Amino acid sequence: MHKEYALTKNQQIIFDLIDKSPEPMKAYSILFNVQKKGIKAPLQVYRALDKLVEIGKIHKIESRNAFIACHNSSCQVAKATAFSICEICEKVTEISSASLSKYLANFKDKDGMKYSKYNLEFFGLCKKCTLK
Amino acid sequence: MHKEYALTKNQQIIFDLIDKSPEPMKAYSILFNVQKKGIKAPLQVYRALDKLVEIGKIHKIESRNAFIACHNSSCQVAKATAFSICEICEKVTEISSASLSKYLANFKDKDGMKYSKYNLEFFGLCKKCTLK
DNA sequence: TAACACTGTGTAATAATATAACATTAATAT
DNA sequence: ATATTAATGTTATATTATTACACAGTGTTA
Repeated sequence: MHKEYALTKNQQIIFDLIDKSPEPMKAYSILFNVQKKGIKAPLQVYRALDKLVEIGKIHKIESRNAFIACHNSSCQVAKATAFSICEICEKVTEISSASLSKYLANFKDKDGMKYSKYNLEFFGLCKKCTLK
Repeated sequence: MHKEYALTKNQQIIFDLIDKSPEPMKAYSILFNVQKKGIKAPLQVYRALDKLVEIGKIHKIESRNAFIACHNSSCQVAKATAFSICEICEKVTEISSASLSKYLANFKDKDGMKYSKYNLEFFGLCKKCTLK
């Protein structure tokens, strides 16, 4: 029962770019890449990014100020995200672990508060960089 | 067996300020507040912040670009942090839950990778804001 | 003690990230 | 049709963070 958003032109251009990128993209790098398509100003990029984040098509990697497409098909809204980040090569991978998301979704703090959203970033070395 | 760092003058001034603050502080707000003590430039602030984060005296709230003092006495190094953030009043609280930290410290991804550090930010409404 | 490495400082300039304000246009709903 | 909402285009500006360079203090060590 979930409304599929039709992306607007700017949103589609920017989503396509991020979706094709093998790594998280930063706002001004996005801007540079879409200028030939008529998107000229930072604000145009940020507005599209805000919307894409809101509807869960992309996620923001807060510690890197960068954006990646969501590859977790169950993600219709940006509310529960987890990533691993390699501290050497900066490779970022979205973690989709049922047990992790279940654990965090049900987590209550000392006061019994439950939280509607979370963002988790793990840092370490990816396989490639471990071998170096 | 843990080396207690003697903070340098700039580090101490900035740590004291953050430690007294009831809420996370942003770098340029810190700068403004310490200018009367002779710290004049952004870089002086950022250098102190970097070091304080590194030795675990403060943490960065990534989604807010702000810094709070660590009140979790077992935190000697910034490697495992968890916060709750109220989306209305922006109150931030460090979560110290043994079961949460144990769960995350032992979390392995699909490839069996373990991670040396993590940062977790929960979002929701604090008690006060829930009642409004 | 001189040479060195290491860490921190001071300063100026600039880069990188993000938003405010305002006018306009497109899409949707009643 | 018209009211409403969402998205766009543009300029300017605010906010966050780093580069580059000169220098000072401390501890080592040769």
